[in-house]
Amino acid sequence: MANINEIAKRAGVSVSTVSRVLNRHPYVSESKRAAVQHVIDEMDYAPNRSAVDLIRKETRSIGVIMPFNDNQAFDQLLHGVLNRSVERDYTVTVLPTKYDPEKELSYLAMLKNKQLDGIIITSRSNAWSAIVPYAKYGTIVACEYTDHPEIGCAYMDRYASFIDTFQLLKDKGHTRVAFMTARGEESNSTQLTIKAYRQVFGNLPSAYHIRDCYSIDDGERAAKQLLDLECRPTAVYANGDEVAAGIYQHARSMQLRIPEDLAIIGQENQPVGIGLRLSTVDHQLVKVGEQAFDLTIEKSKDKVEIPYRLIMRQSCY
Amino acid sequence: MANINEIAKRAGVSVSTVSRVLNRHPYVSESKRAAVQHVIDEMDYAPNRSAVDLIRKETRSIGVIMPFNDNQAFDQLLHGVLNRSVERDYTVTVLPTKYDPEKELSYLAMLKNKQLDGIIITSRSNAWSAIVPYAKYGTIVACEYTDHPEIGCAYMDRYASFIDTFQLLKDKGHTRVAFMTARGEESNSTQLTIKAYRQVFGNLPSAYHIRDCYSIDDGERAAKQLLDLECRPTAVYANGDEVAAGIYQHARSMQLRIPEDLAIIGQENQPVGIGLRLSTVDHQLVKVGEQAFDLTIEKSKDKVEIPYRLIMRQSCY
DNA sequence: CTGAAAGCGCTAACAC
DNA sequence: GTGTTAGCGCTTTCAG
Repeated sequence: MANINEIAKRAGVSVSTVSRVLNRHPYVSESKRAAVQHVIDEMDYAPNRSAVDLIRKETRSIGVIMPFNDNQAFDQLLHGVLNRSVERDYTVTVLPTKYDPEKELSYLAMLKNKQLDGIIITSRSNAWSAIVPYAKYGTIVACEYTDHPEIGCAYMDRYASFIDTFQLLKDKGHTRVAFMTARGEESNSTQLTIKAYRQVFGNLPSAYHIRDCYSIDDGERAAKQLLDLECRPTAVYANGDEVAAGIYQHARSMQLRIPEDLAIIGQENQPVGIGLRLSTVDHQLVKVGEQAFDLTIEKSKDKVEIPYRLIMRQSCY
Repeated sequence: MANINEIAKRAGVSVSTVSRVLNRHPYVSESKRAAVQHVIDEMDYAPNRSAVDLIRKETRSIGVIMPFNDNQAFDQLLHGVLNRSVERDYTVTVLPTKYDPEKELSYLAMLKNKQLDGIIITSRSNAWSAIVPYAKYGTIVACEYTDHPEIGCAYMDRYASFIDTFQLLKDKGHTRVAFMTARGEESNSTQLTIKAYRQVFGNLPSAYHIRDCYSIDDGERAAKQLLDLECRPTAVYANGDEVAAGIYQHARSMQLRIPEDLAIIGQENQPVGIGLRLSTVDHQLVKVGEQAFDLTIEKSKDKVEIPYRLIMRQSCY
């Protein structure tokens, strides 16, 4: 396809003038503008984005680091980011890590390569100390709180929401409460859950903490373990509605009544939870994603908290 | 940050040599390679991607056009694409249209701007005649069948799956069968559903076709309409498991037994369907997405069909 | 209002 | 093996 020189030549003007009409600059005579536009249409010309990015030193495109893309929670965050990116005419690239730290770093390097103007981290597998150095190459925004001044944050107060939920369960008279987490001890979210649990209930029987839960299947597995226990829990707080759904399934298959025999609370207000009438803690991830996008393109390092809300349905009231 | 000239100067070599070590070319003496690498590390240098893309005339990045990004079905497709892109070291950009034809065209133009090497269309709002011209600027792959020779296709035989499902229902003795579709008449999928319905049942009572269904709420609305009818359907085929879940909910709230009073079949084998034990037609969208990606980077115009499968659970057996 | 010219940072012949 | 050099396609001073 033609380039800007070709257009200039055919329109009988200089490349600067073509560039001016391309970028809608003022100070171009209507006659030349029309002539140039005519040639552009005729030649079916479109400016080369790489050349433009190269000289402008920005790409108007950001990346979203997410461990999985088949997980409702991360999809909600991505959804929020996309909502805004469309309005602001930015392009967004999905960067799936499967929690591989190397992969994550290689994505961060896209900032250095000037391939991306900014990156939103929905969940990370590297320590902040490994991530922060990349902030000098582009904006980095996290969907969790961190006090590093170089990192913008759009976050929900996970700890408070865990405290709230456990306290709610305790107030209802539950003393044997189990919970699920995704990754092992190293994850921020896992740590906070454990801390909140101890804060509310004191001791944490290790059998009441089931790890590596992501899907319905994981929920069934968790329920199996939990309900085989001598000392069955009377309530569980799942780390997502899909996991909660698995627990619900298994409990029902054992003829347990929900919530009388087992109270269940999930997270993120996902379709399966709505379908099964599960109570849930909605962290409003779509809003978190929208806020993260805004921070990113404003190159802001602010820390913005998004409120969560408890939605009570039949599985625990 | 430094550029390749700077590195060359400091390492006491020419830019070509630096370029060679950057691109792991053979024919570079180990001593120079080491010297260059040392300066690269020292200066924390990384090549500028825009400059590389500009000269190489490719970006190793593709786009995925999708109407919504908060819809399970499209997420499955995207998931498939991402699965492969990670393996092949490609970058993928999400292009949400909300079925705005202008927006869709502007995304297609990214091919012309050389911002994207290829585009996968999961669902479109423009006629093929408007889309095909862009195929000369980059690879276009569709997730539906079309015989345009310029377009690669990774598709499922929707028509056959609809025939199968309706036939199954008919064989079970159902004569009053309703179904849901997403967009109005203009959509390909809607057309096929209607055609298949007529093929199997002959006449289509207009009240049995509910439009604009995407979510659980839409399913509830549909159920409300359907179950208020004089002549209630005895089976429904929903255009997604979320919609099916809404129908299930509403039917249950009216004390109907599933499947005795109302048989329900959904589509896409989504979590909510698993949770509610809904029968479903799984079009294996993740596989479709994977295949679409492969076609795209191979610049193939092949038409590849992905088999679907019926999964029978309690809501219809 | 318009054009000449100097890059942006990199790759790839082509010579040596 | 290595360096020179000519671009890739565009934006943006700087004169005029």
